[in-house]
Amino acid sequence: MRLASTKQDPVTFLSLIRQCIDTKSISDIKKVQTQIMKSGFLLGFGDKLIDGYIKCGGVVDARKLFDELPKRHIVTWNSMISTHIGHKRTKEAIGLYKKMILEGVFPDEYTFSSILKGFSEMGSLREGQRAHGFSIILGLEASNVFVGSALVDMYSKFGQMRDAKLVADRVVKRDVVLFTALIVGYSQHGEDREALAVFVSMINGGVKANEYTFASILIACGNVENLWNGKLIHGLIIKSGFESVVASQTSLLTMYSKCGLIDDSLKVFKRFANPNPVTWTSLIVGLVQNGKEEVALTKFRQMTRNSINPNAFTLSSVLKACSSIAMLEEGKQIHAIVTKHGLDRDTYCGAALVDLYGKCGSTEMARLVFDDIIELDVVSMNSMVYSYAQNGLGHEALELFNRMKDLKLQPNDATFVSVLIACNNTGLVEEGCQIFASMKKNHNIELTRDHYACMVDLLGRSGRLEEAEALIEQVRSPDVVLWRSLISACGIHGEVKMAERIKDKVLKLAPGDEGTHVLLSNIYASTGNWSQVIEMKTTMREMRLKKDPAMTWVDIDREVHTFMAGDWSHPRSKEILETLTELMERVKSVGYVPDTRFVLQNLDEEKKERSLYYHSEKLAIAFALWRTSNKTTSIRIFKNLRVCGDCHNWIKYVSKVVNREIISRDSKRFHHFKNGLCSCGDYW
DNA sequence: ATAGGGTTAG
Repeated sequence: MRLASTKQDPVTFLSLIRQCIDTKSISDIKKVQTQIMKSGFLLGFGDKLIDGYIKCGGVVDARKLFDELPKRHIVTWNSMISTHIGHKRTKEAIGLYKKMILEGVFPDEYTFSSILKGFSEMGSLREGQRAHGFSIILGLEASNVFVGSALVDMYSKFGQMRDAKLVADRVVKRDVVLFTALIVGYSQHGEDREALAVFVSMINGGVKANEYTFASILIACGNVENLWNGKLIHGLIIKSGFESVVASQTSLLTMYSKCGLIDDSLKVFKRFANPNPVTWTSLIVGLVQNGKEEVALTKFRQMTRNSINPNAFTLSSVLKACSSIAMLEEGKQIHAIVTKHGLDRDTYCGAALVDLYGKCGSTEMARLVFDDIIELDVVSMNSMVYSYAQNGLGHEALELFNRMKDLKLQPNDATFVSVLIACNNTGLVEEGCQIFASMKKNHNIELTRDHYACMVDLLGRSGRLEEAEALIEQVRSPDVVLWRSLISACGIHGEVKMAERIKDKVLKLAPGDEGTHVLLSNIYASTGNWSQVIEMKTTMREMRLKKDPAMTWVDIDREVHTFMAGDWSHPRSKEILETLTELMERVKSVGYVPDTRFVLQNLDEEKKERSLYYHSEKLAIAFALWRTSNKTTSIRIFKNLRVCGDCHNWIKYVSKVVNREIISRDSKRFHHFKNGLCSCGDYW
């Protein structure tokens, strides 16, 4: 810019500054500033220059000049504060606010409407409350809706919904922004019904909803799976002409998938001409939450093919898809994409990766990722603790749990589930009991069914059956799962009488519970009480109860092979049988003895032995060994039920004779078989 | 001359 050197009158300066704002050039303003200073007019133009800097995005320069001025207009103070808030310079904004008060400049409605956000961002409720008090003294709290909604927003962010509501009720002229802030507050703190009530009262009060309101209220509908209202609001959106607004569309999509109507979500998605990363992510999340992990991954690939860049939200969700169906290979590929986007150390992606590796039995990988996470939080901690827990590394889990205290992270209910599982899987009975007792006393955690389930299992398996029973009695309405766990513990400790007593109790509660029948018939079978086995099985048949057939699957080269006991439908059955026969000879020669106690049918010994051979995990392992070379040092198998004692013993021997690691995930935990030993130490 | 609320996650 060429500066007019001849004319140096105020009118020229004003027009120069205006030009700078139009061209958004900070360096030009600096030149103008120098010019003005030379001519001695600075005092009169300070506010104007600052306004110029701010409008050009020069926060730092604005601040520099601001500090040099002896006096600034209240408008300038306000602009400075709001622009600092907008640039996430929260501390500086609060500093300016305090400075203005010290200098005797009273904050006004503009000041409060921007500074309050600063307090919620800093987490300083106290200071926010002080500012609130000040606004009441100045008569601004209820008379100005901007101040009112900023206060509502602040209290909402702090979860102080009672105060948010009190302020909202006092504001004289309530508008859509104020109501939306209140709706969001309620919905983000689990009070979605209250959010809906606010929405209704807003509409009844004649205030029209806009795209922001629609987006927020749909989240509330989705959270409580209130499809009826969700559909009503869908109608309202169409009527109000917000149909094509991306944010409300996205929330609509999420609402439908949270209500389980994934097809409707897909319909909404199809109407987007140019779906953005958020839209894609919402769809993918919906698919994952509705158990359609494979479709979610297909959509993810489609998204990247359309050169839409995934973000941390997208990646953590597809990682979750991989871990829920234990697709390690697929997950590793996504890990590479995560790295490519520089999100390895992100808290959410990190937690999802830890979870993935944990659920695939690789605690070492999980730990490597975990150690790289920049900002650990409760969830990422929980993921790592859970990885250790399910893989039977109880001491490591407890060590991390203790580290949470040092990091000042409050353990939540999920943390305790993981910790108790860790104790359970490692036989740390005393530690488990102590931690359980401390939950309510020291951590104020509400005990859930899951916590009780862990403890019943822990006590039961260690033989403290009466204590386990007493604990179940404490639960208000105990679930069959708790009783089943106790029955199974009775089986382990040969307490047939007690098992029968508990069974009668359960069947009074839930007469058709197939799990209980199966457990009892297994207990009878293991003690050779075949007449009782037949009786149980007859009852089951009469009641048309079916048990889940045992299944094992193995993922080789991204292809899943599923096996069931005695099922020879696999195209490679011949090879499987050959490998299995050869393996049997080799393990027997080093000491394996079939344990026919685990055959739950009354057959002669030879037939019993045969039936053991054909357990689904043995077939899967034989297949995996046949298909892979020695270079594949570890084999992963997955089971829907728990591993039986004979297979467990057999796999130990196999791991030794073939010198490979076999990792098995059953319905409860992982077993890492290596060199003739299992990571569970034979306690499971 | 300056101001307040919203879409996706582990």
